[in-house]
Amino acid sequence: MSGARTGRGRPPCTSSTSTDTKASCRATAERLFMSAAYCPGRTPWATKTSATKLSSKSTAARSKASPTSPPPSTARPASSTASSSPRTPASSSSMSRAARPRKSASNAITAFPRCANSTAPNSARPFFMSSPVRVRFAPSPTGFLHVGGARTALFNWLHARHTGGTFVLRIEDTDRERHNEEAVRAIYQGLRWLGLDWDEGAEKGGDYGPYYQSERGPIYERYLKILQDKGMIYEDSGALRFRSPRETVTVHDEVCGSIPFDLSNPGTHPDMTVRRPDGSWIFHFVNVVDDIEMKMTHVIRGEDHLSNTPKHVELYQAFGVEPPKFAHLPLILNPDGSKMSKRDTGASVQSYIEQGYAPEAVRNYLCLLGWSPKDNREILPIEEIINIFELKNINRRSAGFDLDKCFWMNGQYLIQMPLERFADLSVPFIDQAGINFGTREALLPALALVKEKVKHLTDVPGWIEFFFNDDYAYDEASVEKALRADGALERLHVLGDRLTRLEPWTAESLESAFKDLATTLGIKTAALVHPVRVATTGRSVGPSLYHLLELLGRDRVLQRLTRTREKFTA
RNA sequence: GGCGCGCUCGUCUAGAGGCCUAGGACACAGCCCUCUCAAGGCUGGUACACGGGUUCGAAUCCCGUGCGCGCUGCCA
Repeated sequence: MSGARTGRGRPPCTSSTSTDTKASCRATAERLFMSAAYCPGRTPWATKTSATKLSSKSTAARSKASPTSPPPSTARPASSTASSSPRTPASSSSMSRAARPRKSASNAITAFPRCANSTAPNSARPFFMSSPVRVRFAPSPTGFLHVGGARTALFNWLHARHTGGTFVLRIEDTDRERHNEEAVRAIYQGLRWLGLDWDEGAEKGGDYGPYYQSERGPIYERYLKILQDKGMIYEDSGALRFRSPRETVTVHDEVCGSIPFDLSNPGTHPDMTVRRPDGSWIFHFVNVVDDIEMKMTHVIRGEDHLSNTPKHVELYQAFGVEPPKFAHLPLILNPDGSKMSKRDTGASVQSYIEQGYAPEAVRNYLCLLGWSPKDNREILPIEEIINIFELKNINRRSAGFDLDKCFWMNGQYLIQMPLERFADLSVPFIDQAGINFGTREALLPALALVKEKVKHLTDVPGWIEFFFNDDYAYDEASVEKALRADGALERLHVLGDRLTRLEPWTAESLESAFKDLATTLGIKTAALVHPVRVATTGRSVGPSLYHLLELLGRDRVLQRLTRTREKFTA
């Protein structure tokens, strides 16, 4: 099998010319694309089947074929030679590179062997180098934004931002039936929440619209006609199918390397349907047409599409267009290893919004699913990630979604973010809880005290409520433990007396007062702290007591001590 | 079933033949700090799926096996 995998067995010598080859290729494709009249009998870059095509019964032969099938120049025969000949450092390193899957992948994708025959001038290179990146996120409006989709969008966005390219949002509602305004809004909301702004596309406009597939019917008709005129379409019980050329198609993938797919057997690879009898379109067809029409340079999508990609490549070839670069992302799995789907916890971006996550934390976490800065950093600003993000550093294995770590990261972000940002994120949750905090000026000091304790923004109202509500509830267990202990209420009385005369009213002097009194009474400071905390906040946990008392102010503190003693004395 | 992809602590990952008695992070456990809860600090346990091969040397390259996932639609 290895021998058939051109990316893995690629001899080192080809990589040195691949850039030029690709450049020529790109230039050629551009010209072909411009020329509507171009109608090749056989596309110039189609993988030459005589070299790599295997007989239809070759499935078995292929997997066991390594000793016989590889071309003479691949690494495997070379290694057998090497064992009987002296090795030089040079041959050693070049050989290992040829055999290294991940690294050879990034070299291999730039090689389109058939392009070597094209007549494009070598000067095409600068043209290719300057070709601006265009990527897209193309979700189907299912009613919500899935974290897997969000991660796909994120990686497209990162690639666009890293390269200075264009990020396009296209809605794949293949037909009117599938078009759902509300479902589409959920996608917009999720993307915007994550800060993934798109430069072009739905709700934004651009030169390649419309950006809803449901509105692109005439374009699909036009492309269908092209294939019909070439005799590549036939009718099957009212549906239209694309007649596969039945060749081996090699997919060049930035992440997965070069993978040959033998499509010669109609039994295992039936001709794909492109349009249903009712006139609606099939995903594979419109997806490719749109990517051509919208001039996408990279298709970055979930790995679940990897096996579909050779079909797509067939379409590109049928249209006489060079395929974009592909990058298939590993899937996101549930903790148990199953594929994350709609109903799973944490599957919807909406759930993170509702549970009080900071978008930058979720986005950072998502970046780490399948990509790594490789230097042990984990929490890093998005600007830095944009700076160092490379498709080739995406790994191939699926990643389990670790809600615990996402949770932890959220806490880290909340602690580290500026108070103003924290307030902006918190206010909706505070409002929702019905807490009337008055002015923002009054709110900020309270938030400052609890900020480092908050793990979810949904916790904020509970942490700060007692600041803004004198009629706070008492937690029964805390009362039992702290206030019903022997002498607790007495101590509150004595302390209240002290605090009446305390000057100045600051956290520092409060702390001194508590400690002095504790010494005087011959008790631990904690025997004062706990009852006071419960008395003034109703709870046994909270921010620093002294700071909390300072913020509350003398009058309210004394009122609360009195109120508490009266309530629980009886 | 066929085809494809993958497999390093429970989880996310670092790892490009010697730097690896495998590093970091989350989670977990213990200790420290401490007015509570957190945060923070320190310490600890836990991993190269298995078997062959290549090599002086393999987590790393090759082959096989196993397991997981994906695709195999007139879903996207």
